[in-house]
Amino acid sequence: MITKVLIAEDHESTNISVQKTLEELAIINTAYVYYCDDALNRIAQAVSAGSSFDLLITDLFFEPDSNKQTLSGGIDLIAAARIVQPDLKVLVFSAENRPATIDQLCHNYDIDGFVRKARNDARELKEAINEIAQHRRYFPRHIRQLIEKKNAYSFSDFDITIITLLAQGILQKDIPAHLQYKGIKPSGLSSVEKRLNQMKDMLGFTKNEQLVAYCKDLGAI
Amino acid sequence: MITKVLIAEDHESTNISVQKTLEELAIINTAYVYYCDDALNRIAQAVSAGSSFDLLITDLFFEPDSNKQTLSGGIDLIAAARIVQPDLKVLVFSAENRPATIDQLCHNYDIDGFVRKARNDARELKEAINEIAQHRRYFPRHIRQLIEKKNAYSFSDFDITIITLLAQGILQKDIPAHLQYKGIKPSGLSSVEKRLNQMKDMLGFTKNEQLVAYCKDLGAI
DNA sequence: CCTTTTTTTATGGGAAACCGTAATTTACTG
DNA sequence: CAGTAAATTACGGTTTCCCATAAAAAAAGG
Repeated sequence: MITKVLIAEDHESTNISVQKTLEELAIINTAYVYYCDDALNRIAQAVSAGSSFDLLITDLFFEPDSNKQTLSGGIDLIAAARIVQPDLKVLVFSAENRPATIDQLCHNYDIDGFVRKARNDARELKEAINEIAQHRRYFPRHIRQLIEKKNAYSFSDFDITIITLLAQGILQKDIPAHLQYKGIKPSGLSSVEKRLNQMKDMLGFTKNEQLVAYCKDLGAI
Repeated sequence: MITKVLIAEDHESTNISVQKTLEELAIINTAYVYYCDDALNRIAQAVSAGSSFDLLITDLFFEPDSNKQTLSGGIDLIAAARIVQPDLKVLVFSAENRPATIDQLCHNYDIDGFVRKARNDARELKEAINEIAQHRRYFPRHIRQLIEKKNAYSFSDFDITIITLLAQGILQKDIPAHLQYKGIKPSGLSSVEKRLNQMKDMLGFTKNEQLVAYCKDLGAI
């Protein structure tokens, strides 16, 4: 059963509607914060006081302002929160739609649900909370489809490094030098060319610009 | 005095919090829609019935779905609404933060206010409605600063077309043919090269891959 | 209508990318 | 440790990109 919930969300309007959604689910013991650091403090305080939160609903991106934060965003918050309270359930509520990021949340951070800020997000939020209350995970169909799409072709660290360098304006012929500097092997120009060709073949592309665009869409770079 | 308000916003959660904000301002005669076309219909109906809206609060970006729309977004909606009801006041409530777009809204579409989805957006929304009720315009300080800081480089349709073609894998030397096919002038290869160089100069880039990555980050392509 | 200015297009040389192949190094096996 | 297989790197020819300059076309001004 979920009775005590913490909302971490920098947009006041979104914060309000999440509160309203919780009210409609008859969850009255809620706290809300606008900064990640505040969220972590609240979680730690609640654990110390023996009245820990059942669920954290958090955004991923928090706009920086004059109030300097140690936690840079939702992902950092989740990692930190899991240390002070390993059994805390986490529901991510974000506009994020890059498959790689959502996939990372599922597999590396083991979150309990993801609701994307979109058309029916309030309804999905209610469904998610109900599911999580019954110790089930909640990922809407369109999110699962996004994750599957990511697995269409998975890039290695080597791939990502090369494409990142290209996207930074490094000449292809200069990539070997950068790879050697980073201590990455192989580093030969032919190996770089071979890998780029394999990726383009796999995806039916002909130009590096397509790879950059594709990786940006996926959030891989 | 503002008594009748229409909310056009595709995100259910945001839509809810705008309604709640209006309630708190004791504005009870509200309607809300999730699609642009519905918004225009409502406005037209209200005009016909002699009970027109005082204010339209609209988002800019509406995510496409199976429900095909003739109006492609908030800007189209504003233009269409102004035709059926020229005296309709318009408050844009959007996450948009590109100076060029906001500037365009102010000067070409003559909107009455802009509130950006951000930290204190609910408070700003109330302030904006109060200001507009007194026939004043409302643009928060940080929005005015964004508009002033128009030194940021903004892409033309021509720029976007070229970069989109590159991101689709079209060879640079083949772009003139595509431009001619689309009836876009200029279409010479030198013109394409010139424009690309200008963009790269402006942004301190050296390679087209950087432009593609930059535009992807901006959501321009 | 002609001149001046600006914009667009054409051209050519040099740099980078592309692509196949050969040489070299590394890894694996008996 | 030799021998084979695999991966990596090096090299050369072709295409594309890049960049400077010149020619042509369009726009602006008197």
